[in-house]
Amino acid sequence: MVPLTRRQRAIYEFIVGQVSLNGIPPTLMEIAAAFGLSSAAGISDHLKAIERKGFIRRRPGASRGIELSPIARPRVGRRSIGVPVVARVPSTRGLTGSKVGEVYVDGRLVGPNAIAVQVCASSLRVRGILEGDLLVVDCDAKSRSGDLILGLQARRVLVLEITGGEGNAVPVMGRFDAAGEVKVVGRVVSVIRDLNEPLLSMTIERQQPRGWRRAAR
Amino acid sequence: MVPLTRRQRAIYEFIVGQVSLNGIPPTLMEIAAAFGLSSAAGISDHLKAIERKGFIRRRPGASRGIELSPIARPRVGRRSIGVPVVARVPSTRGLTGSKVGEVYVDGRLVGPNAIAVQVCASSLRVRGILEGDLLVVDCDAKSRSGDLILGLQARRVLVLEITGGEGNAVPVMGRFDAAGEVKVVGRVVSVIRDLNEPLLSMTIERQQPRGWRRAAR
DNA sequence: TTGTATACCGAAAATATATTCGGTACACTC
DNA sequence: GAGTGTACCGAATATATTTTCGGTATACAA
Repeated sequence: MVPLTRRQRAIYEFIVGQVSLNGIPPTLMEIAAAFGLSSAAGISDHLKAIERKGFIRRRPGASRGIELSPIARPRVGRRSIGVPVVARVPSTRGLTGSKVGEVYVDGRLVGPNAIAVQVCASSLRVRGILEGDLLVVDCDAKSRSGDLILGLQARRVLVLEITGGEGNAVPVMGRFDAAGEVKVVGRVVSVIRDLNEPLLSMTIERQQPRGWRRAAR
Repeated sequence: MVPLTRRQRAIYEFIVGQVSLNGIPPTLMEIAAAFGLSSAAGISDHLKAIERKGFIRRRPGASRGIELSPIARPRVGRRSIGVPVVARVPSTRGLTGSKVGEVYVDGRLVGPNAIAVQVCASSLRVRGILEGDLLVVDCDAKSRSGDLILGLQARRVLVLEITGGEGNAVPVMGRFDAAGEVKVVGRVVSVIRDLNEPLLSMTIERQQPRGWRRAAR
């Protein structure tokens, strides 16, 4: 299989993204605009190349007539993922305890293996994390310097920040025992805040949607 | 939720089928042909009704501009809702501009008629809202004292806080004209932060320099 | 009875979109 | 140096597609 050039791949991925986002392929001019070009003609060239290499199929003459090869076509329904809320932090009860709740998170924010914890302290206020916020933790994500991670020491749940040093971390929430070992649960990849009054009383099933229209005006 | 008529449901299901089959929505005439009609005008009527009832969203003027509503899609659970990201704030471009992206939000956090905007300023830092955060705005939610609301003044998008006084609000983000009138878009009901590096991958690669690297073939 | 919603037709108008054509420029290979 | 592929521009052209504007007809509710 002939590989795409860097530019072609960028364009191809833009198309895939648009389709998975909106369910409708972009026009040539929309692609051009997204890449800062002023003419659709160049995009036409690219699409010809991408089609020749087998990544898309085109309907000649049709608007938005770009069909992705079936492998690339996004599966319907994996746009969001249910993440169990397993603890509060700081806490001394560990993570194995009963599930507190479940929150649905945009699938692009998090991998398949994730948990969430609810913040019960204010020590992360400087980082824009308030009491009641949910920290979504990806258990498979690699962490680099500056990232927040969720750690487990004995049965204490705490949050640490990765520092420049190799594998070093400083505690930013929860009581920390410098001597003990910290088990890394995962990296904090998202923060979700509910500004409605009930913070985690997520028991009530919401009514059937009434419809949604564009809210711009 | 207003139900679809038999005919509307048939048309809606045809569209869903076409999208999942081809990955690209049908044109009005394609729909008409599938139902044995000879004019696109009747289909236009139907689509207006289906949109009004919230099952699809249309891009006015765009060919094949039919987007299926994630929440109305029968297969997908209604536990999460796709919310369009329609602007950045502060901004002077209003909300009518092109959709920047879409984010999936827990259905319990927000009603069916919601939008999201991305924060581009730091003036809400004290409230734990950082640059890059997404503000999820429920356009149907009532607001009480202390709530944050999204407002629109001319084409300026701004955030205000409801104060104790009757219907009074003070601006907390964006340039505010004390003389002008502010249109309330809705109440900020949730904040979502992405701690991964690309902000929900909603930023498309911007233009590259004119010089090009090696070409593959 | 009047009004409103559904369900269509046909034609014209408006506009969105793809395609084609002749250019420029660069990088690489033979 | 000639040839080829990539990466664009701008304008002209062709066509695909939506939208609008009357129409007709039926059903249902106040």
